[in-house]
Amino acid sequence: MPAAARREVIEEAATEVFAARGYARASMEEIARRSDVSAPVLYDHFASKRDLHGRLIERHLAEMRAVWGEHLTGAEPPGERIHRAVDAWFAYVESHPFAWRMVFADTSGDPDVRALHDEIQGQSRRALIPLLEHLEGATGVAGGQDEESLEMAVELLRSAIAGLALWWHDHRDIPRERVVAAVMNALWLGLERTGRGERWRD
Amino acid sequence: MPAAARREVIEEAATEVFAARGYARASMEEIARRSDVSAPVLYDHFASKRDLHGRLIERHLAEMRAVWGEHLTGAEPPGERIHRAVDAWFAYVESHPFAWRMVFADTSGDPDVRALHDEIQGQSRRALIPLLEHLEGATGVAGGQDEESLEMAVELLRSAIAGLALWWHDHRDIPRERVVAAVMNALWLGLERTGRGERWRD
DNA sequence: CTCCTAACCTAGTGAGGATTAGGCAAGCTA
DNA sequence: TAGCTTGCCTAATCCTCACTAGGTTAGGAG
Repeated sequence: MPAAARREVIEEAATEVFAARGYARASMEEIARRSDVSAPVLYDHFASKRDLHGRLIERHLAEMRAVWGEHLTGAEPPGERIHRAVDAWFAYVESHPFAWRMVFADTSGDPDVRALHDEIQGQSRRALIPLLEHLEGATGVAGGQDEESLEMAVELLRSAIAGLALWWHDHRDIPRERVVAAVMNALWLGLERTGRGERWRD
Repeated sequence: MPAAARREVIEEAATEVFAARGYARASMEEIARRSDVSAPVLYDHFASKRDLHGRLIERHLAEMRAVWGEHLTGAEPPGERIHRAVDAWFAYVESHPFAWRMVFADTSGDPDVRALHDEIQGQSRRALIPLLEHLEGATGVAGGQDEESLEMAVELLRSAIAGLALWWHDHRDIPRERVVAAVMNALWLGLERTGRGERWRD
């Protein structure tokens, strides 16, 4: 098999193994086995385990950024914009289950990987800010009038979505629009109104 | 030092190390060093690393359950009840930073620990259900009329709170009531009303 | 036919870290 | 004072990987 093709096979196998086991427990031997080669071959294509992992993260993150980039801005009313972005995100999760898990749900304990994830979470938060900060002009920022409250609202949104995506991973039978509706009901309308029977576009 | 005291020292040190490094990266040698003994002494008190970890989880989880148990039920209106429970939770996080991190934020990649965490998350979700299911009688369950929508609402609440607690860990200067207010604003009132300037008890 | 290179392989090496073997010293107890 | 128990230690052992050394084979170029 030519090098480029083999490399592609390895990247796919590695993404699945990293997603399933996390960085620390992912073994080069398993990645090799799933790529139908022996472990040393991996080192013909990547300098080290960390190099392989790093390149994959970079690649998947670039794809994700492209998806988000299309949906974070726009002239529609905020509710519509948020709905569109959330829907796009869950669509990505649906179609790239391994890439998503590898980037956002790898919980390896390795300090470098942990630092990488902190960095990615920070990027996610910063990326989400424009989605919320213009909810009501300069003053009525979501959750409060200051920077910190905005950050907390963003982190709530981010972690709620990340958590629900993980939950969805174990409940694949539920259609995406219901998951997205759950986010909109709870976070956009709020539990109080949802409890009264109001629904997002019901 | 008598055995009981030594054991207590070890449990405290181990909680901190597990919280800081996660199960997989926590080394028995570091736990021993922080307990002012050599590693073999740990085996006079605990059968193995996993045994030590398991007993600590059990102990901390029991404490947490006691805290939650007091706040999940009650006759107040749902908004008040949720506020009280959320506040109690963040108060626990504030006063037991290591125990909390060890139980909820250890991301070690070890399969047994992962299974344990899945189990704990499931317990958390089930514990939260009574908080939301009576929002509006039998029909107007938060997020939808069926079981699944309730579960999604619960998971959103759970993961949002867990995520914000982690964020708070890096922003200790923010007083607890502001964090709790952020949860109530975003999840109870909803981002739309919050964006309009409404505030939880503002 | 000979040489070269690409793509692989088998068989180590070495480090990190849990766990165990076996012993030593200080204080009781008789 | 002899003997036992408690609390602790040093020095292995052993296992799991990431990574490396050093070949082997197939097929194309000259």
